[in-house]
Amino acid sequence: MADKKVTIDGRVLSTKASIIKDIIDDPLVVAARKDGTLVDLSSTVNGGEDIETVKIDSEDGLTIVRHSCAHVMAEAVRALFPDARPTIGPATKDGFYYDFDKNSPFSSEDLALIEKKMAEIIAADEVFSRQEMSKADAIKFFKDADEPYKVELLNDMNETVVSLYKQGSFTDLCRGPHIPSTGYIKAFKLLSVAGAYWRGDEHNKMLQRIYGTAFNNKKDLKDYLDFIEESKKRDHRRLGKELELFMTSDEIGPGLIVYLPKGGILRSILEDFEKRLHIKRGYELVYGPGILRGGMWEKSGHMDNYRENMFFTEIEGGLYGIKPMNCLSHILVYKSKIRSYRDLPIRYFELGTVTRHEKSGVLHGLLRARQFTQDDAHIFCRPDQLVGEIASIIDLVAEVMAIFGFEYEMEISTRPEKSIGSDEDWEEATKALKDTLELKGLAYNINAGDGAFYGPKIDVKIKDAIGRQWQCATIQCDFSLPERFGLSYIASDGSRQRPAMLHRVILGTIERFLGILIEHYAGAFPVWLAPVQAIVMSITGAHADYAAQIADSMKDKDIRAHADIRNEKIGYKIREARLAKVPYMVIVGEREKSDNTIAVRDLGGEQQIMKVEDLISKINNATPNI
RNA sequence: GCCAGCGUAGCUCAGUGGUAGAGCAGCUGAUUCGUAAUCAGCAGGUCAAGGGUUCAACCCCCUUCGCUGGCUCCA
Repeated sequence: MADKKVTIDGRVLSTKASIIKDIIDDPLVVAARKDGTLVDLSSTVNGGEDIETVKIDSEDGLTIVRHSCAHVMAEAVRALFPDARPTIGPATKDGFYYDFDKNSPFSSEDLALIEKKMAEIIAADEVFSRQEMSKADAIKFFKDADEPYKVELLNDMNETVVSLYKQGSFTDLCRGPHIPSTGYIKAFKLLSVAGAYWRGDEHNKMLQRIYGTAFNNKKDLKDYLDFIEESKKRDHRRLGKELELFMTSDEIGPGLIVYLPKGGILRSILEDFEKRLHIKRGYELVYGPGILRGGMWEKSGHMDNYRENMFFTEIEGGLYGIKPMNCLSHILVYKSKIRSYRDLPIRYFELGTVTRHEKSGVLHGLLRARQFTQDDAHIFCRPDQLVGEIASIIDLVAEVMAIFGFEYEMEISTRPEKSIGSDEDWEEATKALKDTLELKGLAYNINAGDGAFYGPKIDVKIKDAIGRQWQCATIQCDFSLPERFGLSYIASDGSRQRPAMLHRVILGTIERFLGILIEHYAGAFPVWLAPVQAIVMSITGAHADYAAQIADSMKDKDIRAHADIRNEKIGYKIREARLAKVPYMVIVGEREKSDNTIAVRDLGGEQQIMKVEDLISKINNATPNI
């Protein structure tokens, strides 16, 4: 047989081999990219191909391992539970899952059994073999195997030829590629069982999903499991209780937040910060009522497009909607007098408390509540001002996120199915958002069909201290509501023109943002946000007066401080303050009293002797400049 | 809303059909102490709620409420 030339990772070599695996025999290589396409190592070479190896520690490599691990899990499940019908089982960002249609759900004991079986399959090092066949043959194959879900998938596919992968006793409809054999899986764990709708549609049957993850070594798996533990420690519901920030109550009802005193002061600090910020940036503070007549919601389109999220009440026979958004009052403020082109842009800001009917299953502490307060603003401007206004909102987002130490990404959401307004308006609004991001040189993704019902939006996804993403800020461009409510301004030529409207939030909601902050800082807030900034602790009763005097002088300078003059050991007081994550512990005893100084200990354990004035200015200077 | 699991003292959790337990927190007393827990005593519960089975239910069954993890949805 003649030698053929192939390029492997940029190096040309000649070979007699006809499959890739015979050229590269490296246990770290799990698949290959042949002329740009991911393929199995069993894929053939005819000469002239450009081949890149895909190693187990690359992103593609790990995804392939996880996907293969999903097949191994399916094989184990089929062996242990013959009544479980396989459906789909992809790799995800953190691992993989496989959905089964099974009469009785999996228990946690079942997971242990499945894991054991999977370990056997991996130990047996079963080979993944790929087979191509016509769609018709594949349909017959899965019909004979009594696998109706695979048949349904096949019927919806356009391809005439499909691929099947077999390892051990299990064959799956799959595009691939896969690892050469099950032994390539070095570390895996099954994590949880959950219900999931067939094809993600709530009208379909609910399947049983098993989540798992796999890594290329035991250490990475352990790091991941540790990360999950760390996330649990930071859980804002747990910290909110421990730090006495907020509570929920069965008696009050699900999804409703009660702020405890420490959470109350925290919220008020955030809200004061926002009011100052917005006033400085040319916003005006307004307030609208919590309920508005049904007619307003008819006119805005909420009745047709948002009704299932709203609560209603009745007053003397008239229907009122409890507001899920703040925009309608702001529209009326705009309409309260004739506006000139010279007045624009007009920016109204409100810490507006809204109420939405969130389904019971989605409620989640502060992150998903039924009543919450948005840092909401509506900007009314001329079309020629639109890009400039969007740009300055983006700048404001950048400024605020830097203060809290969040990085973020942006995405544009386009017209959803349920929506109001003309196609031209949607196109123009979407273009304004895109143009602004492009003008500012910012990268963004497109999230098709995920806009608000009245307009497209830019969503900001922030990344917290341990890398999780959250959606907070959003900027929505709206030509529809100004149209529906007949908004106008008098242009320079005396004609009446329609203003554009921007809906925007920066933190998003106080509740969600606070929840994210709690997890981001793991409860140890920066000193400007800390509910208690300093506790002054006396060593013995002889220093109680001095401690009280120090605390008073701090309180006098607007510092949230108090004295701990209980008859307890200093170690006990420090321990308590540390657990409460108080940024500064001020210890005073005989030495400090006679020198008129304080001993300051921070949460990092650093100690320093200073004058009380020094600590006062240190704390007061920690408030961000805006 | 759907699937599964769970609900015992303020908190964290033991308690598998036979009189409700621990630690921490709380209260009282003693201890006056130098950088993450001093000691002793006391008090604290319609075992989520309602119904059923049983001589007997925190425990078994049913219903409702709530919570947790997912799914769908979302700031």
